[in-house]
Amino acid sequence: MVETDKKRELIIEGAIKRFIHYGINKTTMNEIADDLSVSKPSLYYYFPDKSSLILGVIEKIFSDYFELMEKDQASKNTLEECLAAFIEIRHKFFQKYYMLHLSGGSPDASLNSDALRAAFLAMKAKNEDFHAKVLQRAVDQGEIAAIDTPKIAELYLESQAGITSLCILHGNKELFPSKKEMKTILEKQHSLSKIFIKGLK
Amino acid sequence: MVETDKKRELIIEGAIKRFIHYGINKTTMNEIADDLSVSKPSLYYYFPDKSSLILGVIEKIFSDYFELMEKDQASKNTLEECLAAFIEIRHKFFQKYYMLHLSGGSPDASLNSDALRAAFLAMKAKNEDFHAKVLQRAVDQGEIAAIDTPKIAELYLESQAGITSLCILHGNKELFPSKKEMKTILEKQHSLSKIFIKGLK
DNA sequence: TTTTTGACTGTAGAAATAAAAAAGTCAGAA
DNA sequence: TTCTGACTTTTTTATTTCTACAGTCAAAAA
Repeated sequence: MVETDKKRELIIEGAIKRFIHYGINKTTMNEIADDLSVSKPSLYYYFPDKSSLILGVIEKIFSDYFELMEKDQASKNTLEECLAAFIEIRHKFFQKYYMLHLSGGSPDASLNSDALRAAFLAMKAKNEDFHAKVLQRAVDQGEIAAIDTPKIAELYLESQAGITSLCILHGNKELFPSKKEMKTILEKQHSLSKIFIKGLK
Repeated sequence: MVETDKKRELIIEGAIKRFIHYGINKTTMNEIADDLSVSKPSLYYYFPDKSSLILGVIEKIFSDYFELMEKDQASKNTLEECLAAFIEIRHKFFQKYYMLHLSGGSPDASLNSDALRAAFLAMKAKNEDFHAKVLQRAVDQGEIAAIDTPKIAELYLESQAGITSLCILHGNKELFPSKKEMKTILEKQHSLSKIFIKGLK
C-alpha cells in the first residue's frame, strides 16, 4: 500500500508538469501516461478518473502552499512582515501554477466536477482560516484593534485577489500575463496590504 | 443643428432603454429604430455606425455619473462621508447599467471597437482624476497623511472594483447578479473603504 | 492477488458547413 | 436636409460532421 501511494505521488507530479505547461484541459491522460512510460489503464488503476487525478494535484499544490506559509509565518514578528511574506508566497504559486487557474478566488471553468469545485472552496476556506488566525494573533498582541477576524481575513484576501483578477482581466489577452503585469500586481498588493494593515490599527 | 442634437439625444435614450434590458450585443439597430418609429437609415443619418451610437451612450451615462458625483461631493464634509456616498452612486449605476458591463475596471468584450475602448479608458482616467482630487483635498485639510494621490486613487478604485469583479466571477452564472450578491458587494466595498481611509491617516 | 496492458467504445468538443440575422448602403422620395 | 424601402455584405448562430479524448475490459504479467 505504501508502494501504491508512491506511485500515486509520481503520477501526480507527472500530471503537474504537464498541467503547468499546457493547462488541465489541454493535457490528456495518454500524455501523462506516456511521460511516465506506462499505459493509460495503469493511470486508471490508481485514479478512477481524471477528476480524481486533478483533485490529487490540487491537494498536493495547496499542501505545499500551506506548508510554506506555516514555515514562513514562524520567522516573522510583525503582522506587516508576515502578510508581506505571504504575498510573496502567493505570488510565487500564482506564477508557477498560473496555467491551472487556481487563483482568482473562485473555481475556474477547468475545474468541471462538483468534487473539484468543493475541494477548491475548501482550500479557500482553509486559507481564510489561516489568515484569520494570523490576524487574531496580532489582535492578541495588541498590534491591531479588536476585529471580527474571519470577516476581515476574508475581506483582506478578497481585496488582494481582486487586484489580481482585475489585472488579468484588463491585461493583454495572451494566455500568460507579462512580466511587467506580474510586477505591477505584486506592487499593488503590497501597497494595498500596507494601507489595509494600517487601517486596522 | 440644435434639432439634430435633439434627435441624437432621443436616439441615445432609446438605445439606452434597449441596452439596459438586453445588453449591447443583443440589441439591433432595427429594434432601436422601431422603438422610435423611424427607419434604420434614419439612425445611420445621425450615427455613422453602431459604435458611434454606443459611444454616445457611454458618454451620456458617464456624463450623468460625473454630474451626480460632483453634486454629491459638495454636500459632504469628511473624506469618509464623501467616499461612502461615491460608493452608493457607483452601486446605483452598476445596478442600472449592469447589462452594459461598463464596470469591472477594464473594457468589456462588448466594446468591440478601438474608439470605444479608448473612450472607456478615458472615463476610467477621469474617474481616477476625480478621486485623486478628492483625496488631495483631504490631504490639504490635514484629514489624511501626504500621499501620491493619483496612485492611491487608482489603488483605491481598483480595490473597490476588485471586490465587484470577484463577486461577479464567483457568483451564480446567471446573467444578472442576485439581490443578495449586490448587497454583499456594497457591504464589502464600504468595509474595505473604511479600513482603507483609516490606513491613510 | 495485485498490477499492467493492447485493443476497444461512447462521448464531448473541435472543425466545417449551412442558415439566419444583423450591420451597413444607396437611389430616390418627402 | 431629412428620411425610407429595398438591397448587399458581414457577422452570428445553428447544424452537422468528424476527431480526439476519457473511460472500459478481458486478459497477460508480475
